[in-house]
Amino acid sequence: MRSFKEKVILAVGQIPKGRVASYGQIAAICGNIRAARQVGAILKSVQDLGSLPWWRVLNSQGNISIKGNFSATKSLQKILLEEEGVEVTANFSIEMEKYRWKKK
DNA sequence: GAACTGACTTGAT
DNA sequence: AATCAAGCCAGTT
Repeated sequence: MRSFKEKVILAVGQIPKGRVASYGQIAAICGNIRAARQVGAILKSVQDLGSLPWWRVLNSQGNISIKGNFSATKSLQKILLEEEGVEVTANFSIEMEKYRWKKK
């Protein structure tokens, strides 16, 4: 039985470049939208910056919701998204309807 | 194995 | 629009 954690990692890995998904969306793909919190917790613990596009995951409002407003991680996420062509406003908000990932 | 934790979401103030 | 409160549940301790 594959753990929820593994499913999350796989799902996040499927997000194409230049698109974003919400924690809830990832959780839904993994079988349980209510486990959205775990998605964040997992991304935090994985620390696999090279192979896992964790920065393409945002909250349902289309915002970066990392704990702590001025954390280096939060700033990094903004930069990484912009590198892919996703517009991120100064207050870390994103146009979800425009960039939301639609799984085939 | 019980208790604690939280990078979420939603609905009510 | 901005805050608050309460569900929810896998991972961690």
